[in-house]
Amino acid sequence: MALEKETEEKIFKAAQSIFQKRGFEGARMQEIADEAEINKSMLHYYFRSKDKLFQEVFQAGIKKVMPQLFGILKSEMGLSEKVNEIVNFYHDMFRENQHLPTFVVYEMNQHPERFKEFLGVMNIELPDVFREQVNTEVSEGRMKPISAEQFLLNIVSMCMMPMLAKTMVKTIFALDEVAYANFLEERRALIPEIILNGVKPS
Amino acid sequence: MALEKETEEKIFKAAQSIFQKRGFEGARMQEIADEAEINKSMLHYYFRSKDKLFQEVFQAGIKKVMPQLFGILKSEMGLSEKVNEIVNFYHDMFRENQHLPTFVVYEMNQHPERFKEFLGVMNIELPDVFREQVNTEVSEGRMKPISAEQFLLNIVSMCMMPMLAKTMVKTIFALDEVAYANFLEERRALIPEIILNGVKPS
DNA sequence: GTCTATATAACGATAGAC
DNA sequence: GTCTATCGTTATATAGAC
Repeated sequence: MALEKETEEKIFKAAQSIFQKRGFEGARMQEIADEAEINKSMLHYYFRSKDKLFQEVFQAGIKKVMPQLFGILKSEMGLSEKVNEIVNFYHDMFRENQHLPTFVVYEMNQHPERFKEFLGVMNIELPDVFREQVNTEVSEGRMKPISAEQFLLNIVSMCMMPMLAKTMVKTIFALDEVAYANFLEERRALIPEIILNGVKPS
Repeated sequence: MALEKETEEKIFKAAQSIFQKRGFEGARMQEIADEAEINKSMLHYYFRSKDKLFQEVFQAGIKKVMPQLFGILKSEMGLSEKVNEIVNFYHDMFRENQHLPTFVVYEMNQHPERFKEFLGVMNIELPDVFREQVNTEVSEGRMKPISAEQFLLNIVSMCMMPMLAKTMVKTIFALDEVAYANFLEERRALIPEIILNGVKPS
């Protein structure tokens, strides 16, 4: 029946919202049920347990980020173009899903095993194309010596940190919601410039 | 009595360990008591409630970071020296207290009000000295146009992100505990170079 | 499939003896 | 101050009627 899938999906969407906002420990099955406008026992009918429901939300969260990121890294683009794409990807993703980055990063630390075994299923490892791209730039003297790992981490750090530390940024810099959004938008152009200029040989 | 203070301190240290590792929602009063090797009811005797105990741990966490960071920003050093000091500060702090960055950043998002009112008590706002320092460098053409806020956030992002996303970094880059520690150490020199080179006029 | 009612366990917190 | 025992509540989860 169509209604079954609809119900299951309503629950899942609600679970995403609550888990991402409150974390596994902070989330309440009742709150998920309320959000889905559905009876609490339905959660168990469709997903058996809080743990299983969380697992699916967690994995969906990773699937929403990693494949796209690694898609860019594996692509045929030039290095500076990739930097731009990654920065735009993170900022677009965050606009639609404010709590996703915090959720994924935090819950990974809380349940490293879950993440590790899931990464085996997908095949997530630093693409050779990207690694060679960085190495070539370095060996041909167009970039200062840096590993592909450090280079990628720099980009990701500059993008994600202000999202993870939203409250901190807003509070210390005295930004309201709009000013914060503008502040982030400013970084779409700023980050690639710093990242690329930062490794330029002097 | 000396024993009172000792007991209170044992509880507090245990609470720091557990809260920082598990978060407020994930922490259990029983686990704190076990860690302190003390009876559970003692927690309430000394700190009344889980909430009050958490509050103190949370505020102590902020006090451990912010004053030192803002101390550097307010100091007489030159800008590039400040960058170095900040980077070293974060890396030293993390060596001693692995879970502190995650804890502070995450719980800030979960309880923005608590943080906001506490920041009023301390006076945490971006020091004028630092702001003018950045503005001067920019207006005199030694740095590309950038606000003091974005400049500072770049440094903090590069330092904290790999600490917050420890599991993610370790897993995707296939690093064991030692390799991860070395990877972080590498960044002590790397980050200031990127940050400063990144804003150098071309 | 969906509801109500309830089982079962865990948690924070307190009372009261010592 | 420190302990044992227990209260009151809330959480996940299930049983059973419809």
